[in-house]
Amino acid sequence: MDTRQLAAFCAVVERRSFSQAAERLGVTQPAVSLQIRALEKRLGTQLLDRSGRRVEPTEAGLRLYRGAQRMLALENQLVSELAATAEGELAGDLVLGASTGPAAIVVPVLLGEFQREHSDVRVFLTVSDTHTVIERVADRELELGIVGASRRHRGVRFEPFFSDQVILACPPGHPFAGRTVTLDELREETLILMQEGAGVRQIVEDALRRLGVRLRDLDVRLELGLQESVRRAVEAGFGVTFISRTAVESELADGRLAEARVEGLDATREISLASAVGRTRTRVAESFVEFAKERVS
Amino acid sequence: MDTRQLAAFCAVVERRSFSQAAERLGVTQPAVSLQIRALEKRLGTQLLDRSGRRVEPTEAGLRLYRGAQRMLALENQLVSELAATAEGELAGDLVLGASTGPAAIVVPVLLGEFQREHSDVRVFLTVSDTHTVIERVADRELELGIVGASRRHRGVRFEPFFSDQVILACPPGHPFAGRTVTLDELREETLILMQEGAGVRQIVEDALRRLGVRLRDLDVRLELGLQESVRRAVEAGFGVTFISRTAVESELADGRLAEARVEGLDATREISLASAVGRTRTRVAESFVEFAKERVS
DNA sequence: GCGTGTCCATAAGGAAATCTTATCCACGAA
DNA sequence: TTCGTGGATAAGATTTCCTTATGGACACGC
Repeated sequence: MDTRQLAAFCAVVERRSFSQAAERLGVTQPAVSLQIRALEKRLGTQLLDRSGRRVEPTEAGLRLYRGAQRMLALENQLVSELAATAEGELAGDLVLGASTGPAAIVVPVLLGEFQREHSDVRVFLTVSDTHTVIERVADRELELGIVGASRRHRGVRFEPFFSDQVILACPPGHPFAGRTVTLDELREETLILMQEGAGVRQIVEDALRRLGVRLRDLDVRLELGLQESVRRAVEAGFGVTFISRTAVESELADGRLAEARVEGLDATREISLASAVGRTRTRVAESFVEFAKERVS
Repeated sequence: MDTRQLAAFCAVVERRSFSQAAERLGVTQPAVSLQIRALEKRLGTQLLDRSGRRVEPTEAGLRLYRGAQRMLALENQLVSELAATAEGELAGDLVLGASTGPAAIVVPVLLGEFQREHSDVRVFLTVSDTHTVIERVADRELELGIVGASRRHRGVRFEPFFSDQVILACPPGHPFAGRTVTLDELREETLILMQEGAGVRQIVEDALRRLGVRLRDLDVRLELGLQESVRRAVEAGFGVTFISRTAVESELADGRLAEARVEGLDATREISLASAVGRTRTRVAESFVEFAKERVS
């Protein structure tokens, strides 16, 4: 018996849908259909009732579901145990996600260096918005998530990863460069923003609100999507923007951008590591976390 | 993960040999070799040390062995449980062995009738000498064995199946037909025997020994291998033979053979059902046993 | 009633995995 | 040195698995 068939079966039972199970498993719907059919044939009994609006497990299906979960848990435990005791190099897959902010800051470099040190490790990073990353971590599709906002989620735990300071970036030689400006000065300047939903934008909104200011009180002329777009626009002289200091460190260093501060505005965010509650971390993931924490500190 | 790979691995660990594991699993040695290699690749660690005279599990291999046994036991339990609760027809494989005596008597008819009643059941019968059948039951290659001698074996339990009376068969019209003859009369007659090792021969030797007679004291002219050969020879008038009454019931009924008895000789044997100690019987096997017991009584 | 969308089953074809046969290599025993 | 045993590996065949495309059933909205 192939445990992949059991995993497919469990996904269908949990989602009550072949299509959604397929999506979760990263295969097509017919593949799941065929897997379940092979399983039903092998066990000689019908496991799912497809006659209704939703797929429902039969009584035999429920029994199998419980046993299958035990088998899959045992398999995971076995594989983890063996990976934990493996002599020599780390090997295996590191499957993680990051929201766009952290993904654009340090995650690629961290992953690249980690993979170079452990050449048998394969790294799979997906970049999505924070909400999607957290959902996929909860669904156990991703082992780790690196996000800039710690949303509350019952099935996900967050641990601090690193702090990210938000600065006001302006073109080199700009009147703001190297200074601390007042809010009144900021009101007279073209402000470029990231799209709604971007972590940095939220952080800035929160900090401004603490000063009794709303974004619409400022001269927001451009809303340019994500971090890379706004960085380029500022570099080209179209305005100023709030942005992660880490994300523009090299631009600051070689003078393509300059840094300013806003009087009374303290905008710092914590980047967190998300993982599914109760999930045993693989040795690969554990090593990466240690490695990464050492590097960002 | 495919539990067949785990089963192959466990067989190698137990047998300390790829070739013997292959034989036990009914595949070739390279198949086992490839399976183990796939498993080692998947788990990223060496599981077996092949450098010595015998294959030895590594430390990781021992850990896997223990976990794999748990997984395989869980799988078997799951499959049995589902088979036990299956609605509708019996389905699955019935894998059994019989020694030559019982195999020639009633087993084919029983299996044929059982299979006709349960068309989704596949029956696999192997016929060997008693010793081999019992060994293969102990090794769990056969779920059931039907044998005429209850050898002691630590890993096998025997339960009574049916009684088989041994008679003296002679050609129709023979002076012995329908009578009880003395040992002296028997000494003057050509006696045809089965080969050494045949169950009936052993039973007869034991019964004669209880009368103080040895086979070599009788006029053994022909030793003709197994049951079918001796039956034919007697039918053709070459002599008389000791044989299972059940095995020649139809010949007795239509007059192709006649039955006699030997004064003071009581030769009956018990046919037993053998199964591996502690092994949970599948629903198919359980049904067959009930069916068969009903038929032979 | 018709059109549209969703979902599962199935057919056909391609890819991957598994297995067998044949052969090679290493090792031990005679 | 020769022979036998046992595991690894190559090449080819077979089986299994998966994807793409499609059909049928059903629900919903117009």
